[in-house]
Amino acid sequence: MTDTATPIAAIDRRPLAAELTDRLRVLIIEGTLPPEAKLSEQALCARFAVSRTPLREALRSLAAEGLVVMRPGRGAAVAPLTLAELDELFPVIGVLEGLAGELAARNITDAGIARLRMLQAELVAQHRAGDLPGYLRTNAEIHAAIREAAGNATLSASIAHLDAKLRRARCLANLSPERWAEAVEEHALILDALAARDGARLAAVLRRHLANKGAALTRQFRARGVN
Amino acid sequence: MTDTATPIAAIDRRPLAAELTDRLRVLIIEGTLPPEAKLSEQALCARFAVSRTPLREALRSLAAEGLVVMRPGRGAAVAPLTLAELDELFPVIGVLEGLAGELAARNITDAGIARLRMLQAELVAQHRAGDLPGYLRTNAEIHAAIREAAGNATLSASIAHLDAKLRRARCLANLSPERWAEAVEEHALILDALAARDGARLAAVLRRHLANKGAALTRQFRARGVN
DNA sequence: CATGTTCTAACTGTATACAAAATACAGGAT
DNA sequence: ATCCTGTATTTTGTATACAGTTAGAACATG
Repeated sequence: MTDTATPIAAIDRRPLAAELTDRLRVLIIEGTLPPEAKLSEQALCARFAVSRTPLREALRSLAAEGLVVMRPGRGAAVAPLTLAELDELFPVIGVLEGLAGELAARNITDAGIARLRMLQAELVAQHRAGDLPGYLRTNAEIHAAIREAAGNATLSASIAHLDAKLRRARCLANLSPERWAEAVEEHALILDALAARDGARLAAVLRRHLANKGAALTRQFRARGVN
Repeated sequence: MTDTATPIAAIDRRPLAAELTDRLRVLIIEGTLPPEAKLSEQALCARFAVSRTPLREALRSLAAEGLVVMRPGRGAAVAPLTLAELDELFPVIGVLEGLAGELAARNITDAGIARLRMLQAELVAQHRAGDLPGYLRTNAEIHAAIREAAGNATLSASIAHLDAKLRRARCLANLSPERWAEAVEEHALILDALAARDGARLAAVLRRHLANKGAALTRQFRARGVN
């Protein structure tokens, strides 16, 4: 009998709106579409070669995520990036990541800890080598691993939601050498607390980690006279 | 000079999609559209007497909120309500409300505390009178007042987002007399901590308050053999 | 010169039309 | 009787068309 059960390639039949949402999100986060940029439907339709219907649905999704603002009758625009909003953002992500750490400390396996040790070694090496893109990737992987170990999809979704805004800010700023070194040290503390399975300590460390990250970012924006 | 500044009737120029989003949200939260109900575009269009375009945009907004799921090619449906998701929900709202309490303890004015004392008295009276709708309203007002005193719009939005799911669960369940009495007592502790401006204690109390609320709700769903 | 007005062009909000896919159902084969 | 298969119907995904509003420029006016 021929094998008809095993799927070969799983044909990708995503709606255009979903694809547009993802692409626009990247453009906004990476700053190609800067804050306050007007999102003319006509221009975007031409750019992506689609009609207005799926494009509008994509814009509405991004509006629900807070990356786009829609003013009735005046069209959509990339959400502004204000210092006030950044200041608000980091405490919130802080407690959420803190909760993720707390849960992860309870649930993580020895294999999970081993993997994080490996990632931490990578992080240190990349810092020493001055490999910023690699560092950012590993950094994201570490936090993702903690969230995954927490085993709470609702929590992960909430963080991802806010993290989009954070990443946008980070893409528009740049990491100072001092803050970079400090962050690496903080990651060592994170790993320590996790290895000790000390949830309370891990939560506190993560919360402070996020607070410091936020302070560094807002300081930079403020110095640059932004907003 | 004629008075052009004072608005007469504030002409309602909201887009249909926004209105539809709000109405559908209520129908979902209140259980009129129960979990897993298929959301046929045609049927909803007839019901609201609008075309498919604004309706689809509304569905997409609700999908981003997590109240609706969209399966490509198969249409939209009210998001299922699972015990697993409820279990995940309450710890997250707990830390967020906890943070709100922490910030509120720092920022709240004496007038704000006085207002909360009044609301607390109302709450107790409504409990004693067995006025459940009134109680739920006052309860919501209290938590809203705390969030407002926290002065963090991002935090408020995050909580509101998750609270929609919580309210849906609560609408589908019902409050037991024991849990009701317990909740009233917990609210007294909340007010105490806030009046003392003890942020750490308030955060802990709020977190436990949410955890207890969650335990009571999930216990009920479990007993009912749901999900 | 500043202010207000009118007209035009462009754009958004909504409805409808068309194409492709999914579901439902009937008929036939095993 | 059960399962498969082909067809019809319904429904979704996308494009286009139309109406109303907004923004901007040219123009008139105090």
